[in-house]
Amino acid sequence: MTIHLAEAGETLGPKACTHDYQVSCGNCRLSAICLPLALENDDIEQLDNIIQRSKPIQKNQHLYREGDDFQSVYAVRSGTLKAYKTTDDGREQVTGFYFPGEILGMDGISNNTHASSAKSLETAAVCEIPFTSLEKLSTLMPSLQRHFFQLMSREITEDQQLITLLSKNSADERVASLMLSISTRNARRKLSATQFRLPMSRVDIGNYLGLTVETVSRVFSRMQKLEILRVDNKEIEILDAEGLQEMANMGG
Amino acid sequence: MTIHLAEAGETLGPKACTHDYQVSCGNCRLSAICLPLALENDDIEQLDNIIQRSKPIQKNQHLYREGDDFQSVYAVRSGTLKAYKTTDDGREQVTGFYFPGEILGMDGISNNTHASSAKSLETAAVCEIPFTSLEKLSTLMPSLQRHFFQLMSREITEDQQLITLLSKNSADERVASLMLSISTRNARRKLSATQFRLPMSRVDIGNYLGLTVETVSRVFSRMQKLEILRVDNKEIEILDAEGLQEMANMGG
DNA sequence: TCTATATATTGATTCACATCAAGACTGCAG
DNA sequence: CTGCAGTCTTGATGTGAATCAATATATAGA
Repeated sequence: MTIHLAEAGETLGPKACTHDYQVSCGNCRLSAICLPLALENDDIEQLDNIIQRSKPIQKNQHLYREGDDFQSVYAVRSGTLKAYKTTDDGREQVTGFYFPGEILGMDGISNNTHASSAKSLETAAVCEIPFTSLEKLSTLMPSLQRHFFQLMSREITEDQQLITLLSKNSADERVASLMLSISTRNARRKLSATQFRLPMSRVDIGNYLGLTVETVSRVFSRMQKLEILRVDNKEIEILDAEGLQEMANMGG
Repeated sequence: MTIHLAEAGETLGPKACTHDYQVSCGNCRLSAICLPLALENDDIEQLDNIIQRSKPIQKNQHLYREGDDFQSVYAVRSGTLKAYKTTDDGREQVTGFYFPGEILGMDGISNNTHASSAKSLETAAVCEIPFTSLEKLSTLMPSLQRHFFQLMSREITEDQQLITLLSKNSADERVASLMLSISTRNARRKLSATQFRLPMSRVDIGNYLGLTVETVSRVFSRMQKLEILRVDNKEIEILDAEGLQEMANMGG
C-alpha cells in the first residue's frame, strides 16, 4: 500500500498560508523548528530536491495507516495531525498531536511498516520526505544525519514523558500538561501562548491522555470555575498561567 | 559529569560468561540481536575499534543518571538494567528493562543530556559505544546508519506500546503483557521461554506498569490460582502460555 | 432555513485500583 | 543460628475516574 496523500485536493484557500505553498526549505518560516541546521546553500538545495510538497490534506483524511509500507516521514506545514494506534478491541490510543514544523512517521523505520496511523484534524499540508533519499543524503551531510538522530531521540523522550504522565498523574494534571504543551508549541511558532483554538476533539484529548470524554469535560469545567482557563468549546484562553503550571505539577 | 562505569569492579566470576568478556563483535553470540548487520570483516573491525567493553557493573550501580552529559549509548552484554525517570515528587517511572543484546541510552541524543537514569538490577556488563564515533562511522557505513535509525525507531514503537498498555489495559493485562515480553526476549537469546528468574523487584514492575506493589502481587496470586503461572518469589514458570496470551489481550 | 448527527456537558452510580495496615518470608551480617 | 531490614503477600477500606444516563450544543447536509 502506498501513501494516502490528497489526489483530488483543491488548491489552498487564502487562509492557508499561500506564501508557504511553493516555498523551499531555505525560505520556509518553519525551518527554525523543522530543520534548525547550519547548512550551506548548496546543501539546502539538495534537501529541497528530495522533499515533495503535497496538495492539501482534507480533515479526517489519512496520511498513512498502521500496517502501510513505510516510505517517507512527513513535516507538517500547516494544520494539525494526530497519530494513533487502534487496539485489538477497536479503541484508539492517540500517540501524538503534530503541529506545523513538527515531524511524524518515524515509528515506521524499524519494520518498514507504519506502526501507527496518521489522520488530519483539519485541512493541512505536509512536506513528504522519502526516507531512502534522506538516508543517502545523511551519509553525505553529517549535520543532517545528526539532526535526524536528534529528532528521533526527541520523539523517544516525549513518549517517555507521556508514559510518566499516564502512569503517575491525575486527570487534572494530565489535561493541564497538555494545555501547557500546546501553549508552548504555539509560542515557538510565534502565535499566542494564551489564546488558541484546540484542533482536536474532547474524544481525541481523552484518547491521548488515557481518560474518557466525560472526565476531560469535567476537568475543563473545573479549570474554568477555578479561573485558570476560559473554555468556550474549542476556544481556550489561559487566564492564570501560573495556576496552570501548578496544576500540571501537583504531586508530580 | 561523565560516565558511571565501575572503576573498582572485580573481574567476572565463573557464572558471568567469561567467554563473552574479551570478545569482538565479530564473534559475540549476541550480535544477532545487537548488530544484525551484513558487515564486511573490515567494517566489523572498525566497529570493534570504537566500542569499549566495560568491567562489570555491580547491582544497583548507575550506568548514567538523568541530567548527565550524554556521551555514549550502551549495549547490554550480560545482566539486566532498568531505565527510569524520577518525578518531581520523588516517585519513579521505569521506562524500560534492558536485557542482553539490547541497547539503551538513546534518549540522551536529543539534548546531549541523558533524559533518564540507568541502573543495574544485578551484576552486569555492557559495551559502551561513544556516540560521536558512531556518528562518524555511520556516514561511512550506510548499513550502520540504517541500523541505528531502526534501533531508535524500535524504541519509539516500544514506548508507544507501553503508552497504550498504560492507558487502555487493566492490571491483569499489563502484568500478563510484561511476562510475555520477557518470555519472548528470553527465547530470542535461546533461553527458556517458559521458565525464568525475574531480575526486577515487584516495586520495579509496578513502577514500570503504573501499578502499586500490592496490585502486582495480587495479580501474580490470581494468575497462580488460575494455573497460568507458577510463581515462587522471582522464579516464574509459564504453565499456560495460551491462557497468558488471552489474559494479555483481553479487551485490548 | 430546518433537520439530523456528532460532540460536549452534567449528574448518579459503580468499580478497579490505591491506600492503609498487618503479618510472612528472604537474605544478609553478625 | 539469630536478628534485622528489605521485600512480598494478603486483607479491609477509600477514592478517582469509568460507566450509565440524560440533556444541551454545535456542525453538516438537505
